[in-house]
Amino acid sequence: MSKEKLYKNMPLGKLCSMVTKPYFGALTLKMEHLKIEKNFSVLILLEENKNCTQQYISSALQIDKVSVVKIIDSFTKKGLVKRVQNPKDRREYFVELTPKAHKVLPQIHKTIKELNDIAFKGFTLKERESFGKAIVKVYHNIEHFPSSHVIVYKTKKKN
Amino acid sequence: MSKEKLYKNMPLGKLCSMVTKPYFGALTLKMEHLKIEKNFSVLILLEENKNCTQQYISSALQIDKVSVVKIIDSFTKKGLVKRVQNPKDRREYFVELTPKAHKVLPQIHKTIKELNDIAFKGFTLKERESFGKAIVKVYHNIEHFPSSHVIVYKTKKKN
DNA sequence: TTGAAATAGTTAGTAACGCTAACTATTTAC
DNA sequence: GTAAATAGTTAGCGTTACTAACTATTTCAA
Repeated sequence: MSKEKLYKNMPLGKLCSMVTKPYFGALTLKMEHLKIEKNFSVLILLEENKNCTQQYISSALQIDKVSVVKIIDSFTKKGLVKRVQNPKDRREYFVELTPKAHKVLPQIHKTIKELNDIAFKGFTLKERESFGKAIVKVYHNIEHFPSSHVIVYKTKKKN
Repeated sequence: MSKEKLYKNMPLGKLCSMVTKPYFGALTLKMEHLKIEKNFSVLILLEENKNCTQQYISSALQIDKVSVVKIIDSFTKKGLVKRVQNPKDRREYFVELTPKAHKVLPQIHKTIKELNDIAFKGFTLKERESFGKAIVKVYHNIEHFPSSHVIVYKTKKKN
């Protein structure tokens, strides 16, 4: 059976998860030397936004707040971020990138670009842009679905 | 920050996982009455292919073979499939749908169509088809990435 | 103004998942 | 005819995201 036919009736979520798995697997592998492994999206979010609270990270990236605590703990331990209490609202902590993080971010962007170039092999630039816009649009169409909880996560390969 | 800008530099895998989560959450919720909850993709694969072995399911849907055992066990318990040993190679078992499964599959397709209709709201038919083709193409571009192992799974909400 | 409700963040414990490793049964190949 | 490969299974493990309960702080309304 042709691959296209094979996935024709599959749930959209299945197709997405089938992309997620090898993509993150390769990303983790390529980033091994940085000792970061995962949650690159959090670093990228922090790079592009001042005054990110954990709450903001949680809602922007759809990561539950307990997990955000652990991610920020782990990045803190690695010297990539620090928590800075907001003096105007002392419940909040702004999560800020350290110079070390700013130093590695270009490598992260470069690696993501490399992976995307492979992922979009055979696409025109226009097709590639359309796809990017489309997947964000799909996400916004469904982000507020009434929902059971679904876990989507990544672990590093054991050696 | 605009949503489009927000996700502009995110890894493709992150965008996909952000779609996967609410999609499967909603699918599970809508299917609650069928008592199936997950792995619909396996039933769909079985519907469209005769003589599926567990090995075939594993490679077609990128589910590791141990998990396939558990999924087929669970579907067997629910009366949706049965294992039939291949007389020509007695190591293999063909996984076959029961009449009960054939009875519920139209409902599964209907629900997937409903979800997709919401997910693709604002898309022309052409855009929708392009997206479907594109994501399969992306998958094939990256399915053989050298990779760390990445787990992507779904659980039912606890009550 | 004060006390209840809401919010940000944290900790502890749990269930589900996909993994590795080791195994049986069977077939293939030299 | 024996070694290697393959399909499937079992057991056990590490990781994850969840819920629930908690502290600290702020908001808001009686």
